[in-house]
Amino acid sequence: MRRKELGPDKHVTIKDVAEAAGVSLATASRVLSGRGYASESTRERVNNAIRELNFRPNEMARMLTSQHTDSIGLVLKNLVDPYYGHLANGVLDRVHQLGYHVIVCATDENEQLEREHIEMLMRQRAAGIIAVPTGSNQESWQELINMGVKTVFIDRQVSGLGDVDTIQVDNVRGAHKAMSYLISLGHSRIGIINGPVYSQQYADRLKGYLDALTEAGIKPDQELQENLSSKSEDSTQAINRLLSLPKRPTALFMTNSSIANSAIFTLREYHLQIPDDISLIIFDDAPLAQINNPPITVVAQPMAAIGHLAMEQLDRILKQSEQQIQQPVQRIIISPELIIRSSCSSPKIKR
Amino acid sequence: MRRKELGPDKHVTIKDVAEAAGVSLATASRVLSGRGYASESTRERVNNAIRELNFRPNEMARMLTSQHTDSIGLVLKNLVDPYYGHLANGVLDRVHQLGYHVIVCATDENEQLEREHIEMLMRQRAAGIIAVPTGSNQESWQELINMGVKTVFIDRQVSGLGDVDTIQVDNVRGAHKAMSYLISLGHSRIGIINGPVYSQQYADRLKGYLDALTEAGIKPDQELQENLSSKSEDSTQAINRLLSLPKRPTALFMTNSSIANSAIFTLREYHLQIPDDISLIIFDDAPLAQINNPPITVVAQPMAAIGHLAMEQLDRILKQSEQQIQQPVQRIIISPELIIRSSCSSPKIKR
DNA sequence: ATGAGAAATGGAAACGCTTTCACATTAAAT
DNA sequence: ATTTAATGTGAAAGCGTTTCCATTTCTCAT
Repeated sequence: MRRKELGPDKHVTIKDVAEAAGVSLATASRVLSGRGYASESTRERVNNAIRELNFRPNEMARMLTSQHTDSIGLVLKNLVDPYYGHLANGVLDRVHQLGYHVIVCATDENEQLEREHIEMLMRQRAAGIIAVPTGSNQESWQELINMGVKTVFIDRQVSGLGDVDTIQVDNVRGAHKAMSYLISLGHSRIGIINGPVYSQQYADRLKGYLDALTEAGIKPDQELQENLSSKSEDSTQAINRLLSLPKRPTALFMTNSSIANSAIFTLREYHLQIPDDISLIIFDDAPLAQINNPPITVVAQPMAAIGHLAMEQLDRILKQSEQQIQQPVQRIIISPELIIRSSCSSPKIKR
Repeated sequence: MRRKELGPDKHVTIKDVAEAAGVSLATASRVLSGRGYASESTRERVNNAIRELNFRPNEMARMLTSQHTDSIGLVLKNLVDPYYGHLANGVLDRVHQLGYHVIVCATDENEQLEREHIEMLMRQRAAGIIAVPTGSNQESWQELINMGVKTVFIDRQVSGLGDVDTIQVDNVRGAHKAMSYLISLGHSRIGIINGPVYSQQYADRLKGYLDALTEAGIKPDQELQENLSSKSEDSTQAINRLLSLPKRPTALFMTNSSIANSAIFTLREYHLQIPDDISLIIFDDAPLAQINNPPITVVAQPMAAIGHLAMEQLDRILKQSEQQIQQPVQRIIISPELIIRSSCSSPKIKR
């Protein structure tokens, strides 16, 4: 009387298969997994039974004995932002090819939420996790790692955590590429509207900006630099200041897409022609950049590729730990790519 | 000697907890789950043990006994398309609130892939699935449902499958809204560039177009209608035809965002002013529509809300089946919303 | 006191699978 | 023909929980 009366027929188990094939449980399991001896004839009988009974092994039971799952946790801010969309998609591609499956968690950059997700993934005994961490919850992450959950971070790190495999975009290099391009076009008064520099990311992009200028023998002008003071600050004001400068910059470097967004809208009010009156370049390939008229030159972070890399790396770690090999932690740094469109030209001769 | 030498210390089990607390396994389990008797003092001792040992129940083991998981499968095309991004995000919101977790699968509209994912979800014994099905794999879906996996489809159905709960957008109504708006502005020569009508979706949008016209006493003009013949067909040609008509339409209704995309680009070549020379309206709120200059009026499908609804519905079904209640299958139809921006105006007096 | 029912606890079976171990068979090698 | 090794098979012991059942210990009315 323990059988739930409701619902479709009780699931078919390997025991049913074994009975149907007239072999023992052990034998059925052997042909199912392909490991161990089994004569051709048995193999066939069992496989027939499997097919006829429509048997699907219960992964839960399987994991319980084998003590490892095929679950990968993917923790990121959300899925709406195409930045994360591409990342997630990249991960998904590989996940499937490599035989895992993903549990996706959106944190919305909320620490509490992130903690709950980490907790859940621990209970699910996820084999590994790929995350764009919020930066806090150091304790939870540490526990997770102690539990043996292999982890790969993307783009960000969690301080005080001991080394963790990480895949990062080279922000300095990316900003440098953008700037070199602008400089090669003849620009020297290049404005930058940057995110908050307390974030490593933006500090790096600023560094790239400064380095490129200096290397080209141009003295960076403090007047042309705007660093927002928080992630949520509206950049309109900053843009207005730059555009109202007596000697307006001939080019503008916007270090993220939300800045670019307000910039574009603000620019329209000034009725400036792009690229004739001002050249534009964005760090990050937002939809905006492709759609805008004219399309905007960007430094693109290859998010899908990063997703691929992350999953491949995770897989490697997982395989290794299975064989008791302990590889040193890696930090993979990949370089963003300059996509030249139509928003930059040589600066017009000063009137 | 069975203990894996590698890796972090073996997981702590409820048995360890019980020992530490000096109680039996059964008792520990009781306080863990909060079900059944347990004196205040034991409760406390066990909880202390749990905390000190950093115990996390193994959900796999738990599911094995309880015979049900908290896994929800989410099957959709990809995560890059913001349409699906919003949907997924909506689902994720509720999933977390309701205490489940999601396994996300991207099909890329590939039947083979879809089948593999369904297979995987069966083995994982997913409690339920939310899917935007490709439309094929009827057999796999049927099996899934037979296994007792509760399913909610979004936007599409799978033919020959017996009723399945579905959440749909009212495409007729949406198209009708767009058209009514245009008509109210005074348009009567309204062109439509539509997806392939073998897809119910587009058949419905066409119907909305036709209905609205007829109701307004305007005789639909075959000349103004373009229905692509496949999902991948480029719409540039269709647009060119419409724009080169001797009597050019005063407004254009584009029934999906990829059509809108090519349309916008093509339109630029004609140097037409929007909305002065031609009014534009799109079915679907693509990034393009918001960013374009001027921003484009659209009929928006509330994908996040749909995600919410889908998950709530699934939860309801799950809860019900737990209590042996069998509710009839529902088909929830929700109406898209007209978002008025700046791409439509009254038609200019004919010259 | 005493017996009845409630409260607290532990033993053990069950969930579906894998894997070790031992035994039986068969084939190969002397 | 006999030893040796390679094959094929089944019994049984887990894996970490929950839950049923039985037992013991309290609480109170009587």
